[in-house]
Amino acid sequence: MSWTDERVETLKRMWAEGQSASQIAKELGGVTRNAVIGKVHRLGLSNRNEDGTEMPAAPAPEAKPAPQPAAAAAPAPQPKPAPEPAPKPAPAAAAPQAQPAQPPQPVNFNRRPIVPAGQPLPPQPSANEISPEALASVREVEKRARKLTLMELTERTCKWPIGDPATDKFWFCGLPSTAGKPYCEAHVGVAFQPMSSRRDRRR
DNA sequence: CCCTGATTCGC
DNA sequence: GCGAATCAGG
Repeated sequence: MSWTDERVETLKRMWAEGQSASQIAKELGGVTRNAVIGKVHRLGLSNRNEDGTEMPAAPAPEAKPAPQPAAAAAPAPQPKPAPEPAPKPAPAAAAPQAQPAQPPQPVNFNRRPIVPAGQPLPPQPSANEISPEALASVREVEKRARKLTLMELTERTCKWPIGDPATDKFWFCGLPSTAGKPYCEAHVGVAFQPMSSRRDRRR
């Protein structure tokens, strides 16, 4: 395979979109990610940084969840879910149809969940506010989601559901997930909210 | 271990 | 110019 204008064009486009070298290589076919990276450098479009443009436009959405919820006294119940953590969006590649009539946004941190009693619910990422940053990051990420189907999910792809399961406008994020976790960086940010910092007297 | 991009250097 | 091997990092 050679770098035809067309292939280079695809490379540029995808790279600009923030696709990883491996994904681009896979798309082009006949080349390895090394080839892609090498070409990217030769084209001089590796680090397009100078005009102060943000660099975190790449697939590295360093989502900054909400690390400072003044958990002073409380030992920040950093969600250390064992095998299968099932936060709010209960996507789980096994049962994607938990809440049928759910609108596009899987992040339905609304309605206080029907909690049994005044249980000191754990890390429950329920009715709290996701940091604007994390939310923005999520929106960004979801635009470039790989839109995988249930069967395409692997142990290391983000399993965050996007869209309405009742329609064909539904898919899974699919971006590389964080080691061990079921979601990508951005989605982990909204999925595992430590605790509410919101005096939910909301009503 | 999985994955990223960055660099080197023989071809 | 090309890209495998290697490096450095998450």
